[in-house]
Amino acid sequence: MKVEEIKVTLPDGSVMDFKKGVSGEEVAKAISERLLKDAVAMKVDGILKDIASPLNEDCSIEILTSKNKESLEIYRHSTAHLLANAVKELFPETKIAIGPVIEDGFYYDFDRETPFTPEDLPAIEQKMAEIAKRGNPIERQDVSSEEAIRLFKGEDEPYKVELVTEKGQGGMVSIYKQGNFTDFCRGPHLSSTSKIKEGTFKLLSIAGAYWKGDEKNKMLQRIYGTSFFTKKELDEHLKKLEEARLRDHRKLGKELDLFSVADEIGGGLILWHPKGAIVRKTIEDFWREEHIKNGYEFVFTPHIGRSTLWETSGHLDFYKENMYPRMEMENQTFYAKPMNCPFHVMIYKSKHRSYRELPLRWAELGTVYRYEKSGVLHGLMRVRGFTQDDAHLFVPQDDMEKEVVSVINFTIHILKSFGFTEFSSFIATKPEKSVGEEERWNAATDALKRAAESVDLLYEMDEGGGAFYGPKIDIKIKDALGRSWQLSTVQFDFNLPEKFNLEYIGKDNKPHTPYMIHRALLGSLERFFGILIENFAGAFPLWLAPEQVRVMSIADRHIPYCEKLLAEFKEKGIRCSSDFRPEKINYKIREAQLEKVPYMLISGDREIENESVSVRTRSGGDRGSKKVVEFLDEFFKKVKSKEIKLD
RNA sequence: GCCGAUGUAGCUCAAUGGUAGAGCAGCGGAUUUGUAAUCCGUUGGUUGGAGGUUCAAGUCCCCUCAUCGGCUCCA
Repeated sequence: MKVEEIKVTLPDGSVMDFKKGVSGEEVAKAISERLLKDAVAMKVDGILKDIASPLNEDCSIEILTSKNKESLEIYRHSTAHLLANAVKELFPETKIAIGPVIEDGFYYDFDRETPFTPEDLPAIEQKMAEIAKRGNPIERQDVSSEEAIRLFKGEDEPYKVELVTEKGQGGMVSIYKQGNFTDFCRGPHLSSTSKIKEGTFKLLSIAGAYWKGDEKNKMLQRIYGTSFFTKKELDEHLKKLEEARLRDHRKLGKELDLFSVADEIGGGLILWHPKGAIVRKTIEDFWREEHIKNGYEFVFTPHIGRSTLWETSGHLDFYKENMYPRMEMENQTFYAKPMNCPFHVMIYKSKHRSYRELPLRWAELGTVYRYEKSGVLHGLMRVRGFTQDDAHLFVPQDDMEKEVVSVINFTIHILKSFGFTEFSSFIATKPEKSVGEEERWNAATDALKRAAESVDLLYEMDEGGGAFYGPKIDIKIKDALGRSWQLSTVQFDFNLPEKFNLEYIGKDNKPHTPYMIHRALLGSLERFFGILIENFAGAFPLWLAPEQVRVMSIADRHIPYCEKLLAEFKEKGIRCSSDFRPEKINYKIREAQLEKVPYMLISGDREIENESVSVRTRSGGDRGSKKVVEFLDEFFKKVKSKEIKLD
């Protein structure tokens, strides 16, 4: 009997002959023992497969090792299965739900009467290591949905039964077995549990999570973890998490005396302390100057408005669950504003408008209040009262795209000024609760896409994530730790102008309806401040630092000279303070350093003699003596250029 | 809102059901100092709040509030 042969093409173009049904492992082995050892999975004609899968026809294959970017996901996915395997061995009564790979690791959801505790994690990790060592092969089986359902019913795994029923749709599904643990999974997976090396995975936290992410469903227990091919990478990752923890704006906010929240006032309501407030003022001043340069005007509007306003705007229909409850007064009903737009619209409506005035660009640092569920509040990042750096642009319909482009450019210019250089974006489309016809939504969404493309801004689609009145483009930045934050939002609105019957008289002497753009560049000042704190780890760039310079005396006899400097600096608008206490200079330096003051100016006998200051920067240490005029020159240069680094 | 954890001095943390403590900060004093902590003394608490069990509660139970990790949601 003749053995059928197949031709296998490798990534370098070479072709090898194998018997039909050869496994990926055998192919890897034929190339090199080393490759077999390193093999994670393979791609057959571009499709990810287990390394043990048979090859039944001519194909091109690529053996994936830890160097390929898909491999880490496979490794983590197998680690997630290992986690579930360990949990089932330790706590057999547990029902397993779902365990996907996420950005920095994986999780697995479990249903168990007794919740897991943090103390359980080391025990589970240990069990995982034990199972890994057993080296059970991880085997894929393709079975019918019915068979899989029968199997999981037999194992009393209702969540798996539900998943197979949904995803299998009666066809074939794949299951993976390792030892006596079976999971429903698309794969691919590592070939053996022994491929997961001890010390390369870590369980991180426990949390509640709704089954299928729906708050109507039962809450399950989620265990988060992560894994890497090497212990070194895992350690680096854990170090990064630790670094993020150290930069936590809530911790730094307290340490640097920037802001606080008080029980007596309520969660999510921020108190800006003087040091935080001066940073905010600096941001606001810059923001205002740039807006003037870019053709904006400023408006101010109240914090509350009558219910009729919110009825017309649609907020009471579409946004009520986020609004603070009504206030009754003299038979009138008021609401605290969750958005500024209706107020700006009313300014527009205060008189007749001509096409000659358009586009009108009105900006306001408008403080809004939104009800947020207590569980979501988070430092400055998620609050109940916040100030948006808001603006509304009233634009002739034909000019919308052009205006959106210029808003996006403006946004990027502003964000760059704060040291952010990496951007990406989401274009969010029509949500379920929304107003306006499908066609206009689509046209507006397309306009946003074209605008993003014209400024080379990468975007992903966020289906159903738009505001109720129109689609939007949200711009995200990457911070110093590589984390993404959403800041800016540019929203297309063809609905509010209609609801409020906005119009302008065109060239043709006829009324036309303008469109609106809602936009916020920094998002909210609270969140932006939080992001800045974390990005700079509390060490604000010179132009933003609450205290830019601290003048320190060596001994009491130097105080008069220091006071003269202080007065001169203050006069020149430098945010500066003094430390004239009879303490050792080391003590004063340590304190200023911990407070992250950019410049420490030390003066003693030597400095008095030649009209100089000894300059120390928080990042560069002792910079030696400089003439006062030289220092001032350097100082103002750095402030003006908004330099991030001091030396 | 939901699941879990936590809540002790301004901050960071101790205290088998048996008299609430330390370091730092603060305050008082001494020290006059050259690039990340000088020394001595000292104030400070309805243990988040309200109830209960007990001879006795920071500790055990119930309720409540806040915070933290997530889920859902979001600037």
